Amino acid sequence: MAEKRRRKPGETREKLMGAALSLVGSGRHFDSLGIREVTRQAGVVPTSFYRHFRSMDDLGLQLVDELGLVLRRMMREARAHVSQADKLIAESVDIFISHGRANQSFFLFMAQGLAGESRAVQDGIRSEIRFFATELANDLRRLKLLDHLSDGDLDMACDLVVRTVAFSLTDLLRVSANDDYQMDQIRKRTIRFLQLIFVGANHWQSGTG
Amino acid sequence: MAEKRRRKPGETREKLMGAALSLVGSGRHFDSLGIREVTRQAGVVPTSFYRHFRSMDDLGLQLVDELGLVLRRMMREARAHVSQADKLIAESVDIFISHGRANQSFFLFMAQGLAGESRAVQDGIRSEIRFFATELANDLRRLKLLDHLSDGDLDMACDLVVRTVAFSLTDLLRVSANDDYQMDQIRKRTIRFLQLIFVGANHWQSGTG
DNA sequence: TGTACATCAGTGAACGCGCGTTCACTGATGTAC
DNA sequence: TGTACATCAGTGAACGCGCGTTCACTGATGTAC
Repeated sequence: MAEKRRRKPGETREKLMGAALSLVGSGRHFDSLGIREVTRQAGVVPTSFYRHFRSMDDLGLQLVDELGLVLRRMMREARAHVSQADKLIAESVDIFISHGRANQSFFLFMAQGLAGESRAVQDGIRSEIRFFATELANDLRRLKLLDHLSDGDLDMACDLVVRTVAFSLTDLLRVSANDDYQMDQIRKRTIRFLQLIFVGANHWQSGTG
Repeated sequence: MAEKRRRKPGETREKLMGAALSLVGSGRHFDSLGIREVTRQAGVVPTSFYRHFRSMDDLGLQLVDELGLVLRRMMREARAHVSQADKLIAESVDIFISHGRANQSFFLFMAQGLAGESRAVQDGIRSEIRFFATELANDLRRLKLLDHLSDGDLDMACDLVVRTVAFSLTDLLRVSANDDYQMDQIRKRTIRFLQLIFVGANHWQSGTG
C-alpha cells in the first residue's frame, strides 16, 4: 500500500485522461468534472494531477489532440476499405459507426466540447472537423468523384457531409450498444442523408449556385 | 433592504431561469452551474430556489419548454415572410439568424443540452428539433414544393435541413455580434448548404433511393 | 363587508462536506565525471 | 564501473471556501363564511 514507486513514464497522465474520458462515457459532462473526482477515478492522489496538467481545461486540450489521432485512424481505415464508388457511402458510414462505438467516450467528448466552456477546446474540435472535411475533399478529387465542382463548392459539400456524420454520431451515442434496431435505423438514415447530399452535389452547377 | 414583500406571481421563477440563461449566455455551461450561483445572479436568497425548482435539472427542463416557444415563434415568422419560392431559403435563413441573435442564450442552451448530462433535457431538445422538422415538412407540402417526394423522404430531407440549420446556429453563436464579415460568411454558407440539399431533394427518386 | 385561517413565497442562520490548491516530503531514475 | 547530485513523479496533511440542503421564521395574499 501507499506505493511511491515511479510508474512507467506517462502512465499516470494516461490514467488521468482515461479517467476523465470514462466519466464522460458514463454520462457526465466534461465541464462538470472536478480535479478530485478525476484523480479519484484514476486511483491517484489529487496532488498528482498538477504534475501533468495545469487545469481541467489543459487536460481537455490534450484530449482534443488524442481525438485528432482517433479521427485520423478512422479516415485511414475508410480509405483502405473503399472498394467501389457505388458502395462508398454505405461502407464509410459502417466504418464511422464501428469507430463511433469503439471510441464512444471520445465522440461524446467531441459532441460536448463543441458547445463547452473552453473556447480553446471548441476551437480544437472545430479545427479537427474542418481538417476531416478537407481530407474528404482531397479523397474525392483523387477518386475523380464530383469532378465538376469548383474547389469551393467541393469543400462546402464535404463540410456538409462531415457535419451530417458528426450529428449522426451524437444520435448513435445515445442508443445502447445492443439496441440493434435503433442502430440500424440511424445507419440507414445517415446513409440516406449522405445520398441526398451526393445527389445534390452531382446536379450542382458551380458558379451559378 | 431585505424585502419580504411578495412579488408578482412567478417573478422570482422567471428571474431564476433568466439568471441561468444569462450565465449560459456569458460562456458558462449549464451543467456546471450551481444553485447558489444561479440564485446569486438572480439577486435572490439560495433557499428561494427550492420554492420553484426541485433541482437544476428541473430548471433545465422548464427552459426546454420555453425554448419550444421560441422555436414556434421563429417558425411563425418564417411562414409569414415567405414571399416567392425562389427566395424561400435565403429569407428563412435570415429569419433564423435574426432569431438566433435575439435569443442567443436559448440557442446556446440548446446546443449544450444536446450533449448535456440530463437525459430528459436531451430528449426534450431532440423532440423540439423533430417537431420543427415535421412542421417544415407540412409547410413544404402546403406550398406544393418537393411534391414528388414520398412522406418518408420528405421527412428525411427536412430533418437534414433542420440539423444543418442547427449546426449553423452553433457557428453563429461563436462569432461576436458585430463581426459582420463572419456573420455574412456563415449566412452564405448556410444558404449554400440548404440549396445543395434542395437540389438533391429535387432530383431524388423516392422508392429507388 | 369583515374576520379567521390556510397557503404561499420570501428570509437568514446553520450544517457538514467536498472542492481546488499549497506545502514539505520521499525515493526512484537520469546524468556528469 | 562507481559516486554524487539534480530532477522528476509520486505522497499525505492541511487550508479556507463555497456548495447543496434543512430549518424555523415571517408576512402578504387568497379563501370560507
